[in-house]
Amino acid sequence: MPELPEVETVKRQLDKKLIGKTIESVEVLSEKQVGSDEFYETRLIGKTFDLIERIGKLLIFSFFGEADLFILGHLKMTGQIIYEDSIGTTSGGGHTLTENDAELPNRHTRIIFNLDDGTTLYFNDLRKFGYMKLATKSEVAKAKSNYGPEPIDPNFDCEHFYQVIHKSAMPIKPLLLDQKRFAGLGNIYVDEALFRAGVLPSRPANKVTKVESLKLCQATGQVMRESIELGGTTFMNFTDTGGESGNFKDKLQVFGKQGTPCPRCSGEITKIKLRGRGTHFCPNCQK
DNA sequence: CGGATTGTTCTTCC
DNA sequence: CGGAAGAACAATCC
Repeated sequence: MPELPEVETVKRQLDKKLIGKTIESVEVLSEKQVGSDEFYETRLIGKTFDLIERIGKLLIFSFFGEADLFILGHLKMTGQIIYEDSIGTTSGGGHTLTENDAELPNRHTRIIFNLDDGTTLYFNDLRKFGYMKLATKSEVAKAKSNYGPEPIDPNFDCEHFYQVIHKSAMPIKPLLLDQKRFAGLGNIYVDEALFRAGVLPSRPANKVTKVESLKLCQATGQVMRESIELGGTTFMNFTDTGGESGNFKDKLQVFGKQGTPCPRCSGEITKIKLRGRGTHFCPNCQK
């Protein structure tokens, strides 16, 4: 379940590997997720990767000298972007690679980019929820407009944060998951941030006090920045065969910890369903 | 085998 | 019309 920190981790790895490489050929294995093979080939062969941007959980690839050609990538639940160098070492990541799937390509591979230096970029997605789609400049702009400011931004404004949450009677958790308001938080980090701030996920957002709001605002940025530093995490066995595995899962305090003692008060971590989402919290120290 | 899983988008409703 | 709630959706695992 990649959220902002995992996508940022992938972006940073690709920054080092992909920029300046030229696409020699493309193999589309799931047209539904990426578009038609023919379309991909006619547009992409011979193009050289330029910038890789991330906004929220969305990746945006651009190409040298191409002002109207982009790839929009979203990993959703189970997507992976894996870079394989010419001797077969991989890096990148996302969802679990089981032993049977360690060979690339495998049954979950949806598109393959063969690059001019003999290296390969794979997009794998077990459940086919994600995508890697060609997009025009205006489509990219439209996609970007769906994302609010990011809590990991050093200039993220906690006063603005308070003003936004203050306006809504929604439970605070689903509000924080709304990418249009704040970009990047997903189910894991939102539960962790609420725990750190001592606020119940079900609390009406407009009942969060100014003091709590500041705590929560800082917690959202902190929890994601800490995770980025540790190479991200995924709840299941995140493995990155390049060796940079995500270690933040060891730092999780409530997510997936239902039935275990709260690390702060030794009460029992509880799991409920809130707006259809699994939600973890300590009923004792979150108010 | 039904329920759980998720981020996003579509539909419905007030 | 806008915001919010819920359903739908993608596919697979247990």
